[in-house]
Amino acid sequence: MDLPNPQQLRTIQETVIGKLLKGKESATQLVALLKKPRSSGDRGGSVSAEELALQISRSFSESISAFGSLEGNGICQIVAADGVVRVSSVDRGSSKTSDNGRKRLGVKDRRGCYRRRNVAQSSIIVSSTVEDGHAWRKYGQKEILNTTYPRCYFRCTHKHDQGCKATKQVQRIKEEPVVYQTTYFGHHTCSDTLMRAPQIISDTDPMDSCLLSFETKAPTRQNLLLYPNRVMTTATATGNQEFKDETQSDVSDNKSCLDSSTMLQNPTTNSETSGPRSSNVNGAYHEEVVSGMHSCSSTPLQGLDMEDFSTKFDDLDDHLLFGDMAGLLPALS
DNA sequence: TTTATTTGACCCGC
DNA sequence: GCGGGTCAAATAAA
Repeated sequence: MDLPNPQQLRTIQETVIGKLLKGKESATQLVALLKKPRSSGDRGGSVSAEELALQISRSFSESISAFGSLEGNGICQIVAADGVVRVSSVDRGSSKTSDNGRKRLGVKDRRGCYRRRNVAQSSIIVSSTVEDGHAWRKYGQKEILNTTYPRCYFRCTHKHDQGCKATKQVQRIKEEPVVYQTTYFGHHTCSDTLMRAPQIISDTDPMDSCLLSFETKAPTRQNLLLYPNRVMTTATATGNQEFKDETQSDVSDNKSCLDSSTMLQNPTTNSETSGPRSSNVNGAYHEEVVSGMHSCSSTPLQGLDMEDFSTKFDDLDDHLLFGDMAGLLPALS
């Protein structure tokens, strides 16, 4: 497999960053545009919303195309599914089978029974928040060797009622600024509709087809906090299945166990109860909007059939929100 | 009363 | 044997 040389990687990186920044800028303009009251009669200014949305879409397309060159070199795989763009590095490690023939113990005696996860099937997100819009239940916390903070273990709230096998581990890795590393395992198989992103789409706006999603979660006691920008995303890959039976995953989050004071730095409002979100603190709103752009996976992009990606790599569980991409790039090179 | 979190115990993989 | 992931009883919160 031919790998790009450092210079090529750097070129790709610069290209993607440029595209993403352009897209982000367009998104910011679009947000400002959409905030203007319709009655003002001037929602467009010098640039129309449609044009801005097309620019954003184009940025996505070109960025993904650039990533696609990495994919072609086996460095990563790109998936757009469920409204989320996922970038996965490819696990080049060898797969191995595991012993499944262990005796089944009684429920009472099965505590601690597990098969060690293959990190290569996880999705790691380093973020200033642990929120992701899904409902999680904490089931454990443990001090980990050579780490300052304990690792918290979460499973999907719907594990029992819907058999959802998504889990995640959250570990605080940095004091100031507070940074959490969230590792996701398995896909959400639950119909967690309340957690899904309500999409704020104008019923008359011609950009409906672009599916711009400005909110990524519904209100729950645990999900009243905003996604701040995720500072970096790395992702690992697929290939060998070594879980008990988890095969799918989704990006999600939960705030419990971790520093609640940190979480409260990013209060949010609920779009379902308060309508379109007003400008948020620290520009986080813009970041979220950019992240929310993931829904354009439903829009045919230039040279890329996102549905094909989704189908082809449906077992991948590595997610990358748009806002994370710039942070990811240095890690790729 | 119900639901979520905490925490020690348990067991497996390395 | 150690470290890490999960279970489940106890406890807290809603």
